[in-house]
Amino acid sequence: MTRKVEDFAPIDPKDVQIYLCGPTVYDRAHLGNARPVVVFDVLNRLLRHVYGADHVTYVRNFTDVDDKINATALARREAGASGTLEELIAARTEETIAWYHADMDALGAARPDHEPRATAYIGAMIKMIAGLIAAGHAYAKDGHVLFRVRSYSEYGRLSGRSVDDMIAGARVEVAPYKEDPMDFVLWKPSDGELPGWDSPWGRGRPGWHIECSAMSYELLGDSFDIHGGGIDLQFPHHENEVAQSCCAHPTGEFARYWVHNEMLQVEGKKMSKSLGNFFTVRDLLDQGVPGEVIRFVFLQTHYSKPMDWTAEKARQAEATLRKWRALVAGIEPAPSAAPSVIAALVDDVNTAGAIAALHALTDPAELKASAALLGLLEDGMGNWAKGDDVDPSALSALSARLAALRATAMETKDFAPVDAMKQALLAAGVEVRMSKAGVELLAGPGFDATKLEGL
RNA sequence: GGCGAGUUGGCGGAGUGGUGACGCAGCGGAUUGCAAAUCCGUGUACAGGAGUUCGAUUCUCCUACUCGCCUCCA
Repeated sequence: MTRKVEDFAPIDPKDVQIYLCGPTVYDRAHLGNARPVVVFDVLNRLLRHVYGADHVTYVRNFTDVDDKINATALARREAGASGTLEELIAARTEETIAWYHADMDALGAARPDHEPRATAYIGAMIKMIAGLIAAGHAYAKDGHVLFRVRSYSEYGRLSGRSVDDMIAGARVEVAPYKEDPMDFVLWKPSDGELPGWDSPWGRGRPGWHIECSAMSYELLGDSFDIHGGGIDLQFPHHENEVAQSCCAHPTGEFARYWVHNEMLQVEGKKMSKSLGNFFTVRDLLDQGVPGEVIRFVFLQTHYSKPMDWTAEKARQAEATLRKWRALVAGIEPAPSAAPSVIAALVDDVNTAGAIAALHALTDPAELKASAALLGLLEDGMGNWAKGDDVDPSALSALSARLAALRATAMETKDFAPVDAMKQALLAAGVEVRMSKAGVELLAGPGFDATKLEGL
C-alpha cells in the first residue's frame, strides 16, 4: 500500500494468503494474460519454500459474469446454436476455463488452491453491497447501486491519485444515476436478454469490482497478505476493491501487500489487435514454442518492468534450456536450492537475478533444484527438448553409415560423399558431430524426420 | 491535461558509491579432412547536463527520449 518495495511479514506464517485477479473467461488467454500467472506461480513456489508447502493458500478467481461473455453467447444463439442463453453462457465459460487450464498448465503454472467463480458468489456480493448501503458508503438509484467514492477518504492511495486530479482529467462516465462522476457501479440492472439475479434492487448483475472483494472475503477473510494482477488493474479495479472492502469490513485491512506486474509488449510494441501482433498462449504453443521457453522468457524480465516478447528471446531461451536440460539429464536434484538463487527471489521476486545466479552454478544437481523454484527444468516439462519423436535406431544406423563413408574417405581423400550426407543430415535438422572417437548424430531444434527418408 | 514506469556494451540482462557479472552473437586460437560440438582467450557499456562526494553507472535535481495507465483490458 505504500507504493514502495517493502519487507514482507505475513499475518500468519502458518497460513500465508495470496489472491490473484484471474481471467474473464470469454476467450483464449492472450500472452499478456499469462504474465501475472507465471509471476504468481513463482511467488507461490517461493512462499511455499519459505513457509512450508502446507502453509500457503493461493486463490485465483474466474470472472464469469461479464458482458463480453454475454455477447459471445448472444452471437452464438443468433448463429443458430440451441439452448437457453444461460446454457450458452455456461458452455462458453466452461470451454474457456478448460482452455485456460490447459494453457497455464503448459506454462508449468501450478493450479491455485481455490478457483472461485463469480457466479457462485452472487449472494455474498449482494450481502456486501447491502452492508455498504446500510453504512452510508453506497446508494441505490434506478436499479443501480453505486459506491460513494467521497465517503472513503483513502480513495486513491493505492494508485497514487487524488479524486480531484481524476476529476480534472474528466474522462469519467457521467450518468444521471450518479451522485458524483467518480462513483462506480456495484450493481446494475439486467434486461431480459441478459443474465441476472434477484436482488433487493431488482433483477440485475454485479459490477465488475465487487466480485474480488466478495470472494476474497469469503475465502480469505477481511485481511490477507498479498493481492496481485496486472498494473492496469491497479486503477480503477483494485482501488475500488480496496474502497469497497475496507468500508464493508472496517476492522480489516483487505490486502496488505500488492504485486502488480507491468505490461507485455511484442517486438517493442504494445500487443494489440490493430497492430496485428496480438496472439494467444495457444498460438505460440501451436507454433512449437514450448511452454517452458515462454516461461523462461517471462522470467528474464522483472515483473515490475515492461516485458518485451521477441522471437529472438525465445530462440535464446530455448538454446539455454536445451543446454541446461542436457546438463541435468538423469541427475537427482540437490536437497535444496542454491542460496544465491533464493537470495535473488527473496528480493522482490527478482527472477531475472535468479536466472543470472543459475548461470553461475556449476553443480548440475544444484542447478536442477534451484531451477525448480522458478518452475524450470522440471521433469514433466522437458519432453520438447528430448526430440523423443525420433527413432533412435534410425539415427544410429545413419551414423554407422556416415562413419563407414568417412573411414573410406580417410583412405581415398575424397570427402565429397561424406559432405553430401552431412549436408542432408544438417538439412533435416540433425546435429552432426565427427571426431576421432567416431560419429555422433543428435536431433536438433529444427529436426524433421521426414527429410531423413531416402538417406 | 493528470499519474506512473523505464533508459547499462551488437542483442538480452545482473549488480554496485571506489579493482566494469553473466548469457547469446562476434572476433582470435586449440581441435577437426572440412565443419559442428567442446575448450581457451577477447570487448575502456552504464541516455545527456548539473550537483553531493576524495571518488558515481550506482545518491539528488533538471533535460531528452521510450513506454504505460487515466475507458474493456493482465
